Amino acid sequence: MNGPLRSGELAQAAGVNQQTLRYYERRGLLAEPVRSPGGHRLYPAEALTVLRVIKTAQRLGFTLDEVAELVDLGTHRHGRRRDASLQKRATAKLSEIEARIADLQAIAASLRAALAAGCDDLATCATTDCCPLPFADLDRKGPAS
Amino acid sequence: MNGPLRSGELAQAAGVNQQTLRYYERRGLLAEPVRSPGGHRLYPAEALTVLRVIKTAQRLGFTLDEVAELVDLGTHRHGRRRDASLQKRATAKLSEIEARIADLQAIAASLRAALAAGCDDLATCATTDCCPLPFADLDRKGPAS
DNA sequence: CGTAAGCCTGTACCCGGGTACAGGATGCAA
DNA sequence: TTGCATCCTGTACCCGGGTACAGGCTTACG
Repeated sequence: MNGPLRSGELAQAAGVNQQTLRYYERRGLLAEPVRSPGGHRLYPAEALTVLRVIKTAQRLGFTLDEVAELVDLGTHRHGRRRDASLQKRATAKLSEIEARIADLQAIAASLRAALAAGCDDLATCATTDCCPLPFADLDRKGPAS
Repeated sequence: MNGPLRSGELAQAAGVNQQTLRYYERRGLLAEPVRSPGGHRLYPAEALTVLRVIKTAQRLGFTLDEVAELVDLGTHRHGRRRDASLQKRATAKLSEIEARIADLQAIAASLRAALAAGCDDLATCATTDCCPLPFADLDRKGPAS
């Protein structure tokens, strides 16, 4: 009942730009599909699942490179021993995210403190030391992004 | 005791690449300094304060464009009525950050759920519906970055 | 005065995740 | 068979925040 999908159809079904499909293909996230005699891509229905997986993993904070690894981790099934690397990666990613949350919470706390102190001019704040903002530590990195 | 700073000195004092100073100057974050007869930049000591402000604001989650606004908000002093826009912006930024935290917390919860469920293959997870990961909602944006 | 360290300019490149555009070739229906 | 939608390819561009490099000039010290 559902034959192969053309790229536009798949893109629409997945809520993704059509160029993005090509992009994912280049990045090795999406397998190269069969082509029609004239060279048009014809995707199997499973491609939609793959895209869902990609989007979900991305939403979970994995980069496309990481997603690519996760994907052919699933398809290759290294050896046939059912390895636990997905859990390992998820655990690692979880602590990354927890670190990011902690960082953002520190930032939020600083902002709240500055608001409470009623600062209204950063230049002044930075010179008079009444302001709770941490102007000193320049060696820290930017906002956890 | 502290005369004008040369660009390398300022860069080092601020813990910033020297190119970054030029970059900030182009972006309008750092005022164009006086030049030596031969064209070398000579920064007043206040430039270091400005850099501290920039770095701090950046650390608080403001983009460089926003920092630029904040900076000449402080220097221009629109009219002479002491406006509360710094507070407004800080408040807005604070809720942005709180939203990001909430988003990351939802993500962390998903990851924890997936770990608890013992998922080890995303492709399988996406088809069998035993997995707690939200594969359905493709319309959401990527990770709050 | 010579020489080395430091500075100048413009331009190009990096990351990650796409998006846009031009100029042809196909697919499908009437 | 014609016409229009869709698809193909390659290449270039976008965002944000810088960084790198080449080729030439200045400054400071001995």
